[in-house]
Amino acid sequence: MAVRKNYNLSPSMEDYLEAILNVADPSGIARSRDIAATLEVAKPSVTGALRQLAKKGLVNYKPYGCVTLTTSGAVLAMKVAKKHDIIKSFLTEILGVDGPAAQDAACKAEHLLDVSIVSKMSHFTNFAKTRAKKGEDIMHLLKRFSAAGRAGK
Amino acid sequence: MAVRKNYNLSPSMEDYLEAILNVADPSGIARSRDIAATLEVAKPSVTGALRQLAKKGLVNYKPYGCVTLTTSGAVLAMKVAKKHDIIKSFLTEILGVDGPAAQDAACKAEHLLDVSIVSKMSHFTNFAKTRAKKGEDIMHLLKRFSAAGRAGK
DNA sequence: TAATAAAGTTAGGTGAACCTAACAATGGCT
DNA sequence: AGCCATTGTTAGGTTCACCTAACTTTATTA
Repeated sequence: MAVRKNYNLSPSMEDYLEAILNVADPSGIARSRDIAATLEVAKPSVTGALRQLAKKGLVNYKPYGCVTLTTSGAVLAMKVAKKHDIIKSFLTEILGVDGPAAQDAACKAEHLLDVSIVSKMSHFTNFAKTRAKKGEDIMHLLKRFSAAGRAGK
Repeated sequence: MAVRKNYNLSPSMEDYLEAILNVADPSGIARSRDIAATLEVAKPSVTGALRQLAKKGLVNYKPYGCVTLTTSGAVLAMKVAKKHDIIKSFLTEILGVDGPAAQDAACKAEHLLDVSIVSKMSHFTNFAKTRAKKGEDIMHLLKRFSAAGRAGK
């Protein structure tokens, strides 16, 4: 059985991991300035975050060297990214939230919704889409809901 | 038209407002120690929060006096509480999340989901329940979803 | 009414996550 | 090789939301 380690990452540190994953070039190398740009923080904040993450064994980091995720770091980063995608899809496809708003909400919610809830969202989205393909009416109803929801009130 | 004021409340301050609403006695008076107990913080943290909220005109506060919400404070507190309820209902009734987990998630999400999304959740929940009453099958499908979701994976 | 328990405050301190200003290293270009 | 812009780091500071320890006020009650 795999070793389970509790890294106790703050939302902020999860954001850094996710950003590294997103800005890394094909060989997995991330630039500090790109991380800073993505997260809209100043450069010294990135340096500080990288040192914390390195201490936890989640990134390979040496001052002025190139930054990569360790295996554990990549696993965690991908978990966060996956949560993000699931939440965003759920919000757009089920609740009818528009793209930017869903993106925004997903960025925040990914850090606080635990796996069991996100997993349910994933199932819900997949379930609804599958039923729709089989000609069942759930998506039709959902669409009518969305239209009404968008209208306001 | 009503005056719109941006109080720029942190999640933490919203928690204090909500706690005051929840622990207030029938005459609206809240005790500092009950607020501390509800939020699981030390007493001096409550004093500090009350002074901040008083400065913003959201609570009536004098050292050693009794604490009540102002009208604006009550409005905001009720908004937060309402968000909380909507999110919790959505999670339990639509996604099939169990009570304690839903409660927990709602406590965190209430501070970061904006009104438009929470409003969609509310509509969704009401819509599903209404359809169910009219004998339409959405709830049946949702229940089957929930059962599958609860089973795991 | 005086002692005492409970409730609330002040003082001072911590850690997280930021910031700016100034300095150091790196890499490309002539 | 040497210059210089870019990138990254240090140093030092701010704000927020907490904390503990010690003190004050209020309420109880003997």
